[in-house]
Amino acid sequence: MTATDGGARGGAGNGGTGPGGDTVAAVVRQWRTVRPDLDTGPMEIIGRINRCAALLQQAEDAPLRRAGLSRAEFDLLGALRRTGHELTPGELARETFSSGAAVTKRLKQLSERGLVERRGDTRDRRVAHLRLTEAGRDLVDGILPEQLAYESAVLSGVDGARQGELAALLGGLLGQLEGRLDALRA
Amino acid sequence: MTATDGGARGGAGNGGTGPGGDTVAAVVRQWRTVRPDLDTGPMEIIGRINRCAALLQQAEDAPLRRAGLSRAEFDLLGALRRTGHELTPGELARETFSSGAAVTKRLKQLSERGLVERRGDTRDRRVAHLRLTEAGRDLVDGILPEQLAYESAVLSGVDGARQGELAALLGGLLGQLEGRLDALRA
DNA sequence: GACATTTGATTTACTGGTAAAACACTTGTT
DNA sequence: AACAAGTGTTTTACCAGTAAATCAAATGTC
Repeated sequence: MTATDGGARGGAGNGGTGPGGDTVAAVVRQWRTVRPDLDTGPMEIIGRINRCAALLQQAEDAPLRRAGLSRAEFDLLGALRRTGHELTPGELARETFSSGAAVTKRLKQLSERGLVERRGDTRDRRVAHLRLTEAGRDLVDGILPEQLAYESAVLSGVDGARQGELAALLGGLLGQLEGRLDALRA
Repeated sequence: MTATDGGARGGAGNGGTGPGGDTVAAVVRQWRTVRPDLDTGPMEIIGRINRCAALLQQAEDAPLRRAGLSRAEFDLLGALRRTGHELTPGELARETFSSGAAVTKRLKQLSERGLVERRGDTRDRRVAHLRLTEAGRDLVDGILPEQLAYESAVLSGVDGARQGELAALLGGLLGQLEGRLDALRA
């Protein structure tokens, strides 16, 4: 949250969102009332991205949890599936944007569940190579279509053309962020 | 993550993003290669939203951490500041979209730090009313402009017109999600 | 007016993540 | 060949959040 407020409106207190639109709009209005001197522009993008992400994640839980997987676990399995080859823990960490320690933990659980297999590198005995087991691969292949269908349904309130625009604009922003963010981290 | 893959590309392995754009585009390409039968459309939106949110949150850490606040703490203080009146723990939980338990914990810390004050309700002795102390208010008012300026800088790679479109499209999506999501939670 | 129900908040037990330290091994230097 | 430095992974200690249980007080019901 934050982004100067992913945190927005619930429902109870002042009775929903009103005509102005989404909850972030309501928050922005509040800020403008108490601090009319500030430029609240950035909130309208960043706040909404955060809030959308939070809601989408909650929503996505449903199909994944049915399969007994957390998001993070599915991401890891997905990385193995989509690259099509073995990955080391370090590579998996980079693929899934998580810390090495987190990957270690997840791998432990997933291999206990028989979804993933380890193989030690023969040259460099520090590194391990991970691959999906048959069961792991089947699981991913079974879930993925459900997941995509569900996501499609979630987005269905926005018409096709707008979806395209949104994807393009987000791609532009993301490209910027990925390129420049490290530099900006002042 | 997930959204069928907020988890994307790092840098090492296959050498960055390539000409195709952001990391999510690269992930989508991988999926299309191994599972050409699937409609990867939703990933382009949901994956990017998740990834943007993750990057933005990392980035936002900077100004807030300087003030010794986590995102969640700032959200809580911000809710008190922008509503302009006292809130109960329950209301704060709704405002910040977090669980009551989480709010209880944060309030404990924030009041220990002297940023927030409690007052018991006289009518209903279960409820408490929270307000910012002078120090809390000053802190929020001091940080907020910095925060907004920082966010502005983060977004500056996208030109003004596109920022407007993006905000509008995200608002539309968010409105849909907020309205319909509970219904969809199958 | 006692008693089940509901509501608001807190506590408890637990989970999953992180940062920093520790390990284990490799690589470069001399 | 020995050893410093570097790299890949795991371990440790810790922290924040959650769900479920608990506590406390209000409210409805008979």
